[in-house]
Amino acid sequence: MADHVKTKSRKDRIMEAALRIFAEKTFQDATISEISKESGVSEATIYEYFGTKEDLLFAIPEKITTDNLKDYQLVLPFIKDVEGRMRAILLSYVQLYQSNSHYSALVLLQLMSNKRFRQTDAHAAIRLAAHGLLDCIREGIANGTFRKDADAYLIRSILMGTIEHLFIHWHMQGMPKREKTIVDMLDPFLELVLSGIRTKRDEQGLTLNLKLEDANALAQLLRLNEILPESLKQKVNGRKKSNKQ
Amino acid sequence: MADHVKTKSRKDRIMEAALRIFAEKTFQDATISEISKESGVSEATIYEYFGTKEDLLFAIPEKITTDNLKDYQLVLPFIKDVEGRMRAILLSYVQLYQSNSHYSALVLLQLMSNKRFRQTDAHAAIRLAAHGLLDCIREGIANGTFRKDADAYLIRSILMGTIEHLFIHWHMQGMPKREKTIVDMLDPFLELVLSGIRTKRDEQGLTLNLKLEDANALAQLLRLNEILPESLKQKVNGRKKSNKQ
Amino acid sequence: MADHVKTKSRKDRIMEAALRIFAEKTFQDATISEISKESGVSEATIYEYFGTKEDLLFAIPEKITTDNLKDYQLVLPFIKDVEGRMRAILLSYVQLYQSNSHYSALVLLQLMSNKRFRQTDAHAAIRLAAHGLLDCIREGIANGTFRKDADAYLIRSILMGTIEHLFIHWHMQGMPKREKTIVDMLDPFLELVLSGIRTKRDEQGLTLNLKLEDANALAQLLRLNEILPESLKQKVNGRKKSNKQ
Amino acid sequence: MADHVKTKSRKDRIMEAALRIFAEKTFQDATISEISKESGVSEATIYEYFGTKEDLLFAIPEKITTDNLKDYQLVLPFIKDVEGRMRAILLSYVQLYQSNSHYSALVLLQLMSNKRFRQTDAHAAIRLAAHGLLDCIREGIANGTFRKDADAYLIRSILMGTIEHLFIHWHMQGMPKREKTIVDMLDPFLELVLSGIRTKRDEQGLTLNLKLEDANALAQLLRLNEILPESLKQKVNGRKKSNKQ
DNA sequence: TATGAATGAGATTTCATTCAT
DNA sequence: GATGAATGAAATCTCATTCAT
Repeated sequence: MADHVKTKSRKDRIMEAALRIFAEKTFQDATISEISKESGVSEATIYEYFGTKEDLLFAIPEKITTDNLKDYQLVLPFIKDVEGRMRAILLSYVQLYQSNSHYSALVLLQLMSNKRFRQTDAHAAIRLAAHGLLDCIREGIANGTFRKDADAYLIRSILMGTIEHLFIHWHMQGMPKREKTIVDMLDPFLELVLSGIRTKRDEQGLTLNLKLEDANALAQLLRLNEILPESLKQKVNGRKKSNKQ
Repeated sequence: MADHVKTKSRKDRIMEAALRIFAEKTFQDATISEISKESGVSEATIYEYFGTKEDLLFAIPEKITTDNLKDYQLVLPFIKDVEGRMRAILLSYVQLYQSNSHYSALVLLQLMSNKRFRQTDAHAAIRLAAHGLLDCIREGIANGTFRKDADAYLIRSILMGTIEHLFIHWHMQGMPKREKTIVDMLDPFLELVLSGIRTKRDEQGLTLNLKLEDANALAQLLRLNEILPESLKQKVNGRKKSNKQ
Repeated sequence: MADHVKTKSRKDRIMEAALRIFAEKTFQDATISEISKESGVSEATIYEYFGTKEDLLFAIPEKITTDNLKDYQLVLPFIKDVEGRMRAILLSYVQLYQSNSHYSALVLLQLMSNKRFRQTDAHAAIRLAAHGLLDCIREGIANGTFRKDADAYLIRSILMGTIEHLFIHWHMQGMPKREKTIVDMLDPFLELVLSGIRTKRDEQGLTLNLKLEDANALAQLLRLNEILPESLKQKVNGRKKSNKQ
Repeated sequence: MADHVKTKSRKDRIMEAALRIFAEKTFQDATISEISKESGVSEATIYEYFGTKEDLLFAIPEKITTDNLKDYQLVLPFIKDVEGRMRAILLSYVQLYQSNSHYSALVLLQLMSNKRFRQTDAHAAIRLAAHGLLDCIREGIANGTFRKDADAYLIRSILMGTIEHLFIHWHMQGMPKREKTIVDMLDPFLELVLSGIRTKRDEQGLTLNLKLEDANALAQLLRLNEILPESLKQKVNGRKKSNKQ
């Protein structure tokens, strides 16, 4: 048992040191010698575990993504509505990047544009999230949640591209502490995008934008006539609440 | 003069060869020797013009951005409305990337995540566009074009991030020919984002989403009472039209 | 006993695997790791039996030569004539090389030119055959079988060198199957060499090469004079026979 | 011109140092670093001239063989008789090996058993000599110089194998000074082999081996009868001479 | 200005070998 | 006795860069 722990920690120690160093420098600028010193494991041993410097590089997202995938796939089946699933996907994505900044720096600044990485299992796992997102959007279009004329690929690109951009900027500016974290920005951002593609609930009906004075006049009128139908009552109340937010 | 031309073409030939090779391989994998062969200029001469391999790297976007900036700055002052200016900025940005794929590959896949590049004049020029965008958004918020609660930084990130993401994907997939180019996607994309932040003209009022039956009931009621105000009349008509689209 | 067998087979398995691999690659290119896999014995255990990679290398011909020497030394005392003993020595040599091609490849292509191997017991055993050959030749010279002016060292070099050359070529050409094996070539070869150094039975006399016409004239002359001595009569008859062959 | 000399000497200096070191150690044990020091040329420059350590290795016999080939091919056409041509081929071969002991050590102890070397131009040049020899033997068989039943391949193997063996032994014993050099041994050796395959000049006639007493008797008889034909007179005299040698 | 030639400075990688269990 | 795990010690090779002409 102690043996197992020791063995495990050896490999893990290498990967942790490598992640730190690859992220802070560059894959090319990082040296195995440095990783060896940082991890306290000899260079030869690093090559015992990872045949190549590049193998070591790719092993890192492989592990992190695999670990992360479990949690993510655990939660997802419980969420039935499309928007909720999209939010879940993006949240797990953003949370991982935010909680493990070395990892997000490595992936976003180096691996994403590495052609060999794109043929990796690790990248396949990352693509899984992107695919899930695309599926959600398509499902939403199919089931009437989203507008028929929405471009699923564009929407997905907006969602992923924006998040990646936010993280890349954050990294390139030295990861400053901010009032709003990127996680905090997720819901407003998602709301903005979704609001642009949601079918209005009354697509078949009519949308009225009223000045306050007109609205008041209308309300009074309706009240006077006591003819407000049930469905309309709810609508008016609901809107009032959401307006306050 | 002939001498000057020759000199200039020598330098340009180096930069053209370097752009191609840097973009197709990687800055690190590209060798001065290869650039020398490709450009027909000896290695030593390359060092005559560019003190360092990295200097050569940075000189490329420096030149391209500077050239591009002129056109862009020429047009911009003539566009007064905020959305038009935003569109102009993004369009020049997308057009450059699309027309010079080596350049966009180099910038998006390699330079954007290069810390030293971010201290370069070339990057400053790129930032200029991003700043211009941010200014537009802020101006739009200030002058009521956009909602007061819009997050200018987020909006800018959406705009830039999405475009970058689209280009990065395009490059990573081997730049496939597509029906819709990224330039083609710009307007729908921009409309989607802007629609999400435009002030509804009656932001102070109330929005009602009515089922057709309720709308009809309401309409009848109002007609009966003959109290429909002018402003409300227009709204009802306008909405009907836009609904048909 | 079972233990002994097991132990023995372990060591033998290592040596067998090593022989194959050393012969097919090179001592330098072969790795202990490969021998470990091929033999099914762990690397550390190989070092338990053989202190050094080179020790393992030298242990192989040591064992094979020792095994082979027994048979050879068994037969030799029973052959009394010099030429027969020489043939026996060369045959055992050639048969070993031919029957164990990995071994002959290893010895001829790698070990023969290895200076440290030349200080080995295994090489001493190989030298034994060479010495035996030299002794035979010297004995043959001394006892009149071979010409006094024969250069024993040269003769030995011819015998050994030719055989080695034939095997080396055979190996370097990928050991093609041939009509004549090298064993088959041994007797013609040996006859050719021996015929060159055998004392003519009349070494003290005179050799005449006669044209047929001259021979006939001589024969007639002798017959006319009836003075042909007995010894000459036999010679003439014997030669006639052998000429017909 | 001075420039040319300098350039040439650089490359040559590398090859000379490499030959010495490769021959004294082993290709594998020799290091570029050592060759660099010995030749006074930086390691990087060695790689400038020879792309690989192995390229350097093979370049050495390439050059030496090419140089040697010229002389050899110059002389050969002037020798018309088969045996003379064979002697010329072997002599040039032996002289080269003897005069350049580093080279013969390298070729015989290391390169001959190197499979990649056997695909080299240098080895092709070496094969040329071997081929020439085989051609001579075949020609000799065809034109009646050699016996019809001679095995050309075996003869060639005897010639080459013996010489190689003599040199290998000489090298493995530390190249001792000897009374007889290998060049000195060539003629007796060649005579021994050729005598074994020469057609007796009077193959059509008769060979008599006479005891001295019989020969004397015969001589007296012939003299008495005064019928010795001219051709027989020469034969007797010639034999007497050659017997004295 | 242009360049051929030379090199300094490392980094990756490979194994033979050791040692604790 | 057997072995899994760890590593010390080098050597090849690659380029960016310099310099003399």
